[in-house]
Amino acid sequence: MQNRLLAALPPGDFARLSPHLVPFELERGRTLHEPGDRIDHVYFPLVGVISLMALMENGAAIESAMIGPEGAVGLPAAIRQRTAISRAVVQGKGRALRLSATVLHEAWTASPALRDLVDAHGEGLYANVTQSVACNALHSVEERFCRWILSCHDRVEGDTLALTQEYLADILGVQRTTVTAVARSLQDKGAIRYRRGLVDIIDRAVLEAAACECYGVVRRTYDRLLPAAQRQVKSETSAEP
Amino acid sequence: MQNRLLAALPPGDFARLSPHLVPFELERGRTLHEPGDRIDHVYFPLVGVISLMALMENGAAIESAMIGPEGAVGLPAAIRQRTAISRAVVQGKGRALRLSATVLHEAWTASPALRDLVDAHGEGLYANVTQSVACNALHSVEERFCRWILSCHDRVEGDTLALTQEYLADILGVQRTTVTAVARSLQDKGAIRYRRGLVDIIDRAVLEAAACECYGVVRRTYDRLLPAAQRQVKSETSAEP
DNA sequence: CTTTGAGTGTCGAGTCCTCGACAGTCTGCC
DNA sequence: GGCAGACTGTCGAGGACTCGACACTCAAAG
Repeated sequence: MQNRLLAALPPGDFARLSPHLVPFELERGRTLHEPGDRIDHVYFPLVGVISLMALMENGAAIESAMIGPEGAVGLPAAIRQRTAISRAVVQGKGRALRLSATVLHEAWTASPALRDLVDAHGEGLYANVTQSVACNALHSVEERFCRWILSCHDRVEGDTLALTQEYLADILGVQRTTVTAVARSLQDKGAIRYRRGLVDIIDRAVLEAAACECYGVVRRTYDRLLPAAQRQVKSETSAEP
Repeated sequence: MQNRLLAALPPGDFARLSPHLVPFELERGRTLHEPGDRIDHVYFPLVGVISLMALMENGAAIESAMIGPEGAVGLPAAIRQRTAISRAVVQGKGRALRLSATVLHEAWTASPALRDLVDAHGEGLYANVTQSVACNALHSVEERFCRWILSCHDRVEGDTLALTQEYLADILGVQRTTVTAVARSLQDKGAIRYRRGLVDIIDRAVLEAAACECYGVVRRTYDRLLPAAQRQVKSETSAEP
């Protein structure tokens, strides 16, 4: 069990949910829901990243939050029927478990532990988005680039991310040429290697030094609100060994 | 009753809350809570604005959301004991009703209508913050300035806002000199008049034209999620007469 | 093996905003 | 009345990012 929320459920509560959890392949670029869609399914990533994108009237889309194995997409539908606020897009290949919103709602009604988890997840997500408001206003593209790469790295397997500069430019809400310049600069510093749609993380310490505080703040918020993950595959270099 | 949430409560539910609602003067600049504080009181503005500020490690503070008579500060404490995520600062003189978090929690337990309202408010606030993530990344200072002035105007009495350019620069996360330039430009267009800590709204239509879409998006989101206000003092010019 | 298209590198003019500095002006307080 | 402090106006150099353009390279499909 690799999803932090599901792992935190008491065995009995999980057992009742378990038969309804459907394995779901996360395919890069797939849209799970659009703003205004009724949320019929909730996705618990096991590995991989789903981006919640805010859409502007001119068609621009920018990431408001990233959700990986520490959370779930559409979770507020546990509380009551709900329409999506953001577009949810799969960022890269991965695996998730899918659950019908109605089943989830019934489980939520029955399980205090699940109610607590849904609440904690909502608070964490809110804190995350709040941080991004400030981040987008105050921090440079390079800082935000590093924050994003690190957050993504935490949520996937391996040290290679499949993403183009064009895509990253969208996510960050900047021009592609700016991303190119930043990527080049970080490559020169030995932090990453960029090769045609793939980013290799070479040196996390360099990335952490170049990232804004937002990376650590959000990560620690989730650690505070949600039960610890079984095993931390990657750790902040500043943390205890 | 001028608070939209309280006004939406069924009479019986409100009656049970009513004896515990304490009138509270909103004094400009007063801090209601800091991040990490336990939320002991919830504030329902009747008139006036409270800013939720995200704090950075270097001391910078930038607004993540504005709360007025359409909402409440600290409302999630209704669900369970909670620590504040943002700093809550009174933006300008006004009035509110204050409620103990424990009383609110008991009422929340007893009243399905209140639970729905808390949930709807949370969703609206989340949507608001999400919009601001995109806004801060994609929109010019002038657009954001106008959005902010309009949002504020909706939530106070009269057409004059008490705020300095320095304060506004903080809120928006930009330099004061930039605010000065933008204010000057809008004054030249006849949208506002700026005089030493006071902004007169002269022509809302001009402001709405110069504001980014975020103003209308957030406003309509609240209208969709919360029961209509009794009387709309100020309306979007694009709305029906 | 060749073609096509996606992805990247680069250039340069232009704009928006920063950042520090300083002068001027209004308000409230003594 | 006059002083102190808060607030606003202005200047200018510089940096970060935009925006359009184009050439190049790699990978996959035929």
